[in-house]
Amino acid sequence: MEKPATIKDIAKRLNISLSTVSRALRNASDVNPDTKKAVMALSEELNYQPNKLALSLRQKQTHTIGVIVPNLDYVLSLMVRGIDEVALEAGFTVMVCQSNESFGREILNTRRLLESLVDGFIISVSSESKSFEHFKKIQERNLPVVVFDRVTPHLKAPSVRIDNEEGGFIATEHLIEQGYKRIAVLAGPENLGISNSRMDGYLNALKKYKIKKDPALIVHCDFNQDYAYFATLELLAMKKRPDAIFTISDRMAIGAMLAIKKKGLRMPEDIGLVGFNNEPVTSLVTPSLSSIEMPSFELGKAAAKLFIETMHNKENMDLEEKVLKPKLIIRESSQKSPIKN
Amino acid sequence: MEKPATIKDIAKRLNISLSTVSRALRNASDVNPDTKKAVMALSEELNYQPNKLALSLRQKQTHTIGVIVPNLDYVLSLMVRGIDEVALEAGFTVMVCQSNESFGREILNTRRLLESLVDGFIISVSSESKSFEHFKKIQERNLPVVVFDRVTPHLKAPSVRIDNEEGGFIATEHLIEQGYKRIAVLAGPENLGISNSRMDGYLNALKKYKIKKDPALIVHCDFNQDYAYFATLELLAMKKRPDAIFTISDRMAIGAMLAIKKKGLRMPEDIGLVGFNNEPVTSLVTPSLSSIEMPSFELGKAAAKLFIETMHNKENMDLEEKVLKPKLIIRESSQKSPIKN
DNA sequence: ATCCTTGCCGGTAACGTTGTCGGAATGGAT
DNA sequence: ATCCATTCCGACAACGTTACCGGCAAGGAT
Repeated sequence: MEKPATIKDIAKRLNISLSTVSRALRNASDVNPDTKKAVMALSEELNYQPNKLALSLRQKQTHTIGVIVPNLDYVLSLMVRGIDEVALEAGFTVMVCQSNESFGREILNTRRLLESLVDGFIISVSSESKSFEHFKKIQERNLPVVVFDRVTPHLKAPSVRIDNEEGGFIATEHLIEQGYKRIAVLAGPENLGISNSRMDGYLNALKKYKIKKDPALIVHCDFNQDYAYFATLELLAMKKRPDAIFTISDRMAIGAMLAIKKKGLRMPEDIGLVGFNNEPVTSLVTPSLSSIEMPSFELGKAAAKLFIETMHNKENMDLEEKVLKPKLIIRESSQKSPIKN
Repeated sequence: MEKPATIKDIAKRLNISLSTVSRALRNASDVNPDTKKAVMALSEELNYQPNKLALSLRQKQTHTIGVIVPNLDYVLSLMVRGIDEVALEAGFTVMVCQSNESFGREILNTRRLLESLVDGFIISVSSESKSFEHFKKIQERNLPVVVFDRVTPHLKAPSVRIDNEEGGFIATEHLIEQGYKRIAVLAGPENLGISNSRMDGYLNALKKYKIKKDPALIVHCDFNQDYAYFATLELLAMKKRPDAIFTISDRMAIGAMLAIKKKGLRMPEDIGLVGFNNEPVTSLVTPSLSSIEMPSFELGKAAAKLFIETMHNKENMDLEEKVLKPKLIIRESSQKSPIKN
């Protein structure tokens, strides 16, 4: 009952060779049905489990995917669950590492996963990362890499993300339709792709409705509630203060909301507010927060599927780029007029 | 540049034997300083990384810890980060699996991790689990197991948790001190240990202040916002309705809060409310939610440390039981009178 | 009878590493 | 000159598995 049974044990007890047992346990071609049955029965009895280590060593595949995420907040942990789901189904195990938004940590994670001999990577990059050499090292080893959610043009790899530009656009358009005139945007770190895309969407919406862009209304700040709080206070202290704010994350929207309340302003009457991610908290705050919903779980699943495809095709696969659509969820914080239609 | 370098490559290029290279790379006793230097230099140049698979196979240790958690909500993902921190430091890799509060999934996770030949487990049990045979199988294989946060007396293993009874006690005592008279408790599933402990704390507080226990005020419901919402509606529909509610999680408190608002009651004037976990959302809702804070990150670290100790001692270690203290955070939802002292 | 196919099986090497053992060379002590 | 200890090194087996190759017997076709 102590040590797990091996092929050798089975062979010995059945007085046949290792090779035969090995064959019997797998494809079973080239092996007498009777011996096969005997092997199966005994392996059942001994509760035989093939040793993954030996297997991996032999066939140079660990059936493990390394997943690197900047954190495990609501959205990302949903995505990871999606990845997990599909990976498990396909016979893969996933190893999840958090970079904590730290560049150094991301490098370390990469190295560790590489040492663990994962078969490939599914990555969402940290907001702090400006260099991507550590990821290129992965590709030099010829391992498949898929990036998701936080993609970057500096890393040539198939990717899955949502249409951030579209998200920024519909959020802003919604605010314009509600009659807001001076719309500010609270963006994230300057080098973060998703932040810039969402901002591009914001700019596109302004352009479409012929509203002049005002640089003073575009604020970069850290992906963080407190920073957003102070940034909003500054916005509201302007001579011609904005009458609406689009933030590129719900967390930042919450910070903004606190600042707005602090100033004694009302939402949606004085200020309109739209966040991004549609985290559960959006419906818990007062007023409830309009936000952009994204199909996080699906996105995770898509990333894992793409990974598995990439893995099989390997060479001749053009860098596929899968884009999912976001959706506007209107709540109290931005709904000035009653819902039309 | 393609395949990673092996000991064999080094040996060949240096015209020495595998064994010598192996020794040179490690303890270095029994090897000429010169050859050692040469080996080191070449291994540096070839960027040699020992193959973990071969190593694990050889010495029957994967340096991997299997972590099973019911989910990755705010509290648990903090704990996992704590585990990660300590494990990494000690040279372990962690594999995190979510059971999604499902018994079947938990069994599957266990099996998969066992197949992956992890060196041991750090577990927080799913709320659905009533049988623990799958975990006992781990122990039969003589692998160390540590349970954390959600512990259960049915599993004999070293554990780390917070003092849930104390948490329930201080929450209830606080409500009593604020002058609330009919205090209800929204508990979780009946078989969930942490829920029952918190409820025991509640009962102890009643006893201390000579308040008679009223079974009608003790409600079990699922660990879930919606259930809590409906359960609260029922409580509030009673002839002699409670004037305070202690819920054993913040999520349930949010559900209760929505129900209280729905009924047009005010907090803290009409109803006092205290949650548990001190999630960030507590300070975002209106009114802000009093809650019991626990040292999640520290708890994770303690669990990993305990695991490593257990691993080394193995046999003669009495089942250590580490208990951390929770802390009451008072916010608007329960603060009737101004803060005393 | 001879030959060739087919069905079944075993031996061996290999994946990359470490541990054990034995042995060659050196040098100092007798 | 002989002996023994020391220093350094290589051969070999092993961890558990699979891939490749070759072989033996049975049986059908010639």
